[in-house]
Amino acid sequence: MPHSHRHEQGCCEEGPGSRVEAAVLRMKQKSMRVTSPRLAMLKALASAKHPLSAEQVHVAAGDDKLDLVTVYRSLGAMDDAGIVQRHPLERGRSLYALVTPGHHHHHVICRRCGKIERLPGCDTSRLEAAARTKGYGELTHVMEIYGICPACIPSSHA
Amino acid sequence: MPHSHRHEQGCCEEGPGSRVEAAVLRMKQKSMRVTSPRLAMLKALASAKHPLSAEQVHVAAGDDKLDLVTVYRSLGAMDDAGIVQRHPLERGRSLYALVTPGHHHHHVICRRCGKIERLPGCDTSRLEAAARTKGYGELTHVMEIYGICPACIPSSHA
DNA sequence: ATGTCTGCAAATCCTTTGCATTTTA
DNA sequence: TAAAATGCAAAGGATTTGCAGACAT
Repeated sequence: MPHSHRHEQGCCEEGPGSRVEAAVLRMKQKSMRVTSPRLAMLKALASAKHPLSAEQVHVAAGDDKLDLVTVYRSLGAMDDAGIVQRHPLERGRSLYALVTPGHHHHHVICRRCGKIERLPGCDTSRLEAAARTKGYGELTHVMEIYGICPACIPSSHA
Repeated sequence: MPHSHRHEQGCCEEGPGSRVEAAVLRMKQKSMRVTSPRLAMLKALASAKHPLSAEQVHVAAGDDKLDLVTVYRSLGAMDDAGIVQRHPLERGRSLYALVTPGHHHHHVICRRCGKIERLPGCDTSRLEAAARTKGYGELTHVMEIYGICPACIPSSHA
């Protein structure tokens, strides 16, 4: 029963395994059922280096083992439960990422090639505080930064 | 917080009219054509108190005077040109707002009733700086805060 | 004149819904 | 066993595309 604190890739992050376990635990606490399709989805999300689309989760989880509809429904349920975070983006698409409490962060997305990179930190506290002052509750936020990545900049005058 | 404006239209001294003029000017500088459908859209956006959906722009601009497709296409062109800002949000929808240089801000959106309120300021500079350090250029960002508004909180256990 | 927009129709794409069946707790 | 989740088929809804005609500059 591995409960190690090894540093996998990049920053201070727990391994995919424990992230899945943590998610499963939170799902049980919310009396959600842990099924094999969901487990496959969690594993896919846990080993992803950045947010995935429903389609990508479907493929990564084994598109022959679960239906795309199930992916959408489970992702929706997990989003409601705070297990994953949904990142709505341009053109009506959404990306989903496993939530790791205490590891909140955002991303830069290349408008040209779609590359996604993680950015450290988050400066929204002031805005959330303002919203709270207005009487809003259960606050969450979505924020994405768009730009042209280094590799695309040479041809950015398309 | 200085003093509150009862109605935020424009948020400062400038009225809808000058905002439209400014937008038209910028469109001409980018050699975009100023047509009557576009002018109607700009007026609609200029007098809106918060971001509008393509559908709302269509109606506000006079849905019998221009096609919804034209609204989408022009909004897209204006977004590319930086005349309007697109706010992608949940469920594949987007809202659009006229950009007023120097008046950058964000919003709180009620997850339950969809009410939108403006929030002052923006704390993304640190994140954009991080993106710039990674070599990204032409940065823009999208950020929305979601919550349950005061009016909806009583029934927030839906 | 000519490169842009527009309108109309039809297409796409992502996502959601209905319902009978299977599965988890 | 009851509540919840799944699969399959079909629907839904927002946004996009093709193309011929209209328009701004």
